[in-house]
Amino acid sequence: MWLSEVMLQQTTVAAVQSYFTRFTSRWPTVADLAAADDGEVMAAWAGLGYYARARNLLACAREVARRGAFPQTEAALRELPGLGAYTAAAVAAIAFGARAVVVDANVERVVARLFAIGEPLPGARKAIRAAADAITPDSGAGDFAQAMMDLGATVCTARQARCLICPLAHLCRARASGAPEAYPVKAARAARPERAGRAFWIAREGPDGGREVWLVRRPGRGMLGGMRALPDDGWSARGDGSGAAPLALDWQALGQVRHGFTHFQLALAVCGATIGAGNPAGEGEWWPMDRIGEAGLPTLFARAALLGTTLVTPRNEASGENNGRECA
DNA sequence: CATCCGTGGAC
DNA sequence: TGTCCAAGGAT
Repeated sequence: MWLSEVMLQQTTVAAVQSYFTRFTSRWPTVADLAAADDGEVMAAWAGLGYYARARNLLACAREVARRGAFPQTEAALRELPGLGAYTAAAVAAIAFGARAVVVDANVERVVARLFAIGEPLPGARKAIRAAADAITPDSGAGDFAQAMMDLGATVCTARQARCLICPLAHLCRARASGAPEAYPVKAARAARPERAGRAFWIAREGPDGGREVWLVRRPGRGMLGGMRALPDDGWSARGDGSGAAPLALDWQALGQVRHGFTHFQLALAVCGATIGAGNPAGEGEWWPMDRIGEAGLPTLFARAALLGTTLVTPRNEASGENNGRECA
């Protein structure tokens, strides 16, 4: 319940399913998860996004293991890492039968429509919560919450209100207004700025003769924090792609990956080179290319790695018109 | 309260 | 194709 709620934060059921199965079979209990290796958990989360959730999941599992059990009140749950207002209320109501006001994006939308709350988000949150509180029953709050979320997920969706099959249509003021999809009102969002950066595919022939690539681990906070990655020029902090390469090599342009994040669009140039002996500066590890899929790279770097595998020989034949330009 | 944090699917 | 969207949380 706790694991599924965390995975489902801002993430669709379809995206979560296989991850949920994998996590529960590999770490069946909270104690198993608490004892897990950080890197293995982060790798298992790779591709699901919002990686702070995985870091908080581990911290939460360890806190719960230390206590011996989950706390059972909403307020105490709220203190656990990764459990905010929504998740604490959902777990308290659904798992522990408490009366809690559960407000996720579905409930927010359904309530805004039921009461035709015209104030734009996020300012309307207070009024929406008050309205949700007013209609939450004293017993069965968990079932009520799930019913509201199901209604929002399957009937009263963002793009289509489907009032003809809605059991609450006769109560709904937004429907009475004739334009239910106009609710909730949202403030206009700013355009996503464009950022550029470079990532570096450093290859070598490993001790066993197989090809290997140099991978690093990103810092524990910030963009893709705690995840294994290709070395890069610091685009996540600088954003201008003008940072230096990790070392001087005969870099070749392998292509570009465009990737949309929540608040900016990234154009990542992928530069490749082979290294004869020694290691690049800094912390990292040589990873066998034929097992790159098991490295637990977040999607951005998994896509960059796809380009990296096109770097075949120490020096591609001269045809490459990009040689030595983008990646010099 | 605003900003930061991923990703893939729907339209 | 670009835009919007999803069972939010931390700072």
